[in-house]
Amino acid sequence: MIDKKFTPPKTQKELMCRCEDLAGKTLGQLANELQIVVPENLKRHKGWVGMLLESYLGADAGNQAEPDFIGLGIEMKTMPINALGQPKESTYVCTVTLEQSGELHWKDSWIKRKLNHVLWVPIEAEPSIPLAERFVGNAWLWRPTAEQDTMLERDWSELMDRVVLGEQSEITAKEGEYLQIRPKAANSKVLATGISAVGEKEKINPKGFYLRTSFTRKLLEQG
DNA sequence: CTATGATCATGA
DNA sequence: TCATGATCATAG
Repeated sequence: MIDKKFTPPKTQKELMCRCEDLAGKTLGQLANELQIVVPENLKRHKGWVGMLLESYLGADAGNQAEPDFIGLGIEMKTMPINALGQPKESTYVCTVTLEQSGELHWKDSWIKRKLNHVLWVPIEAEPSIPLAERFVGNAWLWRPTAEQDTMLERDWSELMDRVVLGEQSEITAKEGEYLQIRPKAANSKVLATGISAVGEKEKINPKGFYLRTSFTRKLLEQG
């Protein structure tokens, strides 16, 4: 979908310079620079904005399970902003896997590593604004504060307790104050291997960890 | 299938 | 109205 790319930034400073460069530009302008066609809407291009920004900033992780900027250890996330200036959607972080059942400690978890250092890029996401006319905001780097880390760890521990007990298929998005578990798949028929309550392998719909907007809203206010 | 990137669409 | 559950595209 997106061919042209910028070279990976070598330093954090270089990355932030590029962020300053794109702040105030529209998605249409960025697409032009990269010679990319802007889709009519996001219905069939849900990851388009994220891919566009990654190309522009020179993310080099591709679809590897690594931070977007491998050399810098930084993960990039777009933050869709509604007309009220608040996050419009929750933020997907990573999938819930069996391996994580073995990662009994928060500090060793995949999600903790992913959230260790995040580049948040706010972007207008009001449906009434044509995609090409939506503005990119000021990006900022974030590391969880001790308090934020504790909040996430609390949710993660409660959720993972249930995953370990084989209750992953019963977990709903209603659980977790800031971190939730929701389906993450092409559709509800996709099956992955999980562990049932009696400890046997079973096929379940894959799920992922998401940060609620109540959490990312705080980041935006403090960012 | 899994990973990446997320937003859509409907029920409560 | 809005969060939950479902879904879309692409590469390997």
